[in-house]
Amino acid sequence: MNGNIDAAEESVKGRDFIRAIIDEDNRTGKYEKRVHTRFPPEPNGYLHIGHAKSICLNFGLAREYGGLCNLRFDDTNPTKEESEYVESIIEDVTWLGFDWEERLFYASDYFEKLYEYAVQLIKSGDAYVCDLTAEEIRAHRGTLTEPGENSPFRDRSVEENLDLFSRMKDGEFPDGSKILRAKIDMASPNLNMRDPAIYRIKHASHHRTGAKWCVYPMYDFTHGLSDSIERITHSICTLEFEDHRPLYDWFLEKLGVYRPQQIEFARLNLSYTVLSKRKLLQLVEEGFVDGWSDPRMPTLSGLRRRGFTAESIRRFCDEVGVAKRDVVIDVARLENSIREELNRTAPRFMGVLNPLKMVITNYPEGQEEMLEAVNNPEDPEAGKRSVPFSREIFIERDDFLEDPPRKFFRLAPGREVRLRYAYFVTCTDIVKDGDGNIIEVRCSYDPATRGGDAPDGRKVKGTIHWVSAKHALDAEVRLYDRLFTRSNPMEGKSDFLASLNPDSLQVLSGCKLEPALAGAEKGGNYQFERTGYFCLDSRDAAPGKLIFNRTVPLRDSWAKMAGKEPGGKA
RNA sequence: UGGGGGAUGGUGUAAUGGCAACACACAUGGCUCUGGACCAUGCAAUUGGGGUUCGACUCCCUGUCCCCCAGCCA
Repeated sequence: MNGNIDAAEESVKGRDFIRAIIDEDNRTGKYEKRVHTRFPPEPNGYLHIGHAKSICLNFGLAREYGGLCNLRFDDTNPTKEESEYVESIIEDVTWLGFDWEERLFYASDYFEKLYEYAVQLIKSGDAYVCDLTAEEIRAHRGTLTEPGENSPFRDRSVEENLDLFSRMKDGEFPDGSKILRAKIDMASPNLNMRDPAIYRIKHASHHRTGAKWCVYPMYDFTHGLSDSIERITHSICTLEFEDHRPLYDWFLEKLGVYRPQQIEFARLNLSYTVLSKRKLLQLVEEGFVDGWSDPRMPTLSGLRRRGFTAESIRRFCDEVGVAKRDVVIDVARLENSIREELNRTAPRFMGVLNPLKMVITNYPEGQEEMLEAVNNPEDPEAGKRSVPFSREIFIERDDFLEDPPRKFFRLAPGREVRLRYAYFVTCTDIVKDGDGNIIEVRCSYDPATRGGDAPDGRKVKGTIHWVSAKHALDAEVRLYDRLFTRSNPMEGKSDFLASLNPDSLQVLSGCKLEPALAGAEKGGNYQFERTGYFCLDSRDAAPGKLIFNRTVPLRDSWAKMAGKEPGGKA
């Protein structure tokens, strides 16, 4: 499903600095006019909207230039990686609509080759085995402003290094006792060049290679070589790797292998959420959310469950663009992207979230009729449906006010409004309980206004939605709001958890939906008129058990006018 | 006060020596059987200073501010 990417999406893009580089490379023939990218996640967590930007960039570039894009798992740290994550990543990239064809790779596929490259480095005198402890290495590294000192093991002979490295591989030494280092320059102003680690000892089981290895290559060594092996042309990564680029190039040059070029861009930040795997993991592990796929999470699986479509996310990524400066994108942009799509595509229904009973006193008892409603005013092809009407209906509590303020166009004592696709009704009476709460409104209707138009040309200011009480479907509806109350939860000294929004989830039960919604399907998106866009919860809904998630509310200019919260507490 | 990057309206993205444009947000008006959508209009920017040039967001010099780097993480 969702696999097709329509051509319309392609035209939106302008030129960004990466495309400019590729254009130039194609002009000069640097890579024989090939474009071959890769998306290289570490399988240590679920993919989020920030990864979507990288996925859309890498796969999008390949598609635009008639090139290829690989999916490669950067799985060089067995203690953090799990198969569960590789499965979820495969699912998410596929869902987003991209295809790596037969090019699904793992850095761990290259362990043997990488080991040989390390041996080659030792032989050429460019790597050595170091016995310093982690603390000692840190002490020898120097500081940002002071050069480091050479390791006392730096001048071991090639033979000794070869022997030691081989025994490291064979499991003779415990974790942390030895490490293989590149011999570069302890005085380099770039700390990454101060004899960085290439291989460390980890007696840990790897999710793919099991117990076969007890030495694992580091990212800096692995990444460029994996790119080289796959003959990647443009290795696109995020800004924090800028000063790893000299090292990336150093390994490839020393080894004399094919050289891709690394290009860095600014990662995506979204307001009112966090986008770091570590923080997301914490939210999951400490139970602040209900797993990686909680609809409030910025993960692709969370957004999917929330009701976001792959197309809306792709479009969002395209619109946000790619550049080198740190940015925070307003989450409103993401919401706009899904609204824009769903307005065009989502069939409309009536659903009452906070029901208030209405009795139409002059409507014959026991009578019921079917009224015609438009499925999607934006799409004539969507056709029409019938909605049952009867003497007792539910309306939204917010649509009635006993003492309405100015500019309130909805129902109030003595006032006439239109019931959408039905009749004009006038409020004649209110019924309250012992505590003074309104429990029922009583109205009279004008039979001449059937369908919603008055033959005498009279107008009403308000149109409200409704559901026939007798025919209503009961449902649970989950309303979501932003996970954090602060635009940037990471800002300032206080813990990001301190700005968790306590009202990010609101569960409504006893909601009343029009009967056609019984046919709602998982994966479908629906608009509840005047309320928002909703989808069936993919995990908890079941036949006969309607549970809807609100993807995003409709814009609500009344709420804005009335000074209520944006996001619409219903 | 080492090294590497970055700075264009409220938020993003363009313009690469030639009228600072587009989107989102916001505001106002119109239209409407969704206070939705749509239409129209408006608000609003080149980090400071200097230089080159007929002409600078763009090139040069200089200042300021922001981000990243001292994992045997990626």
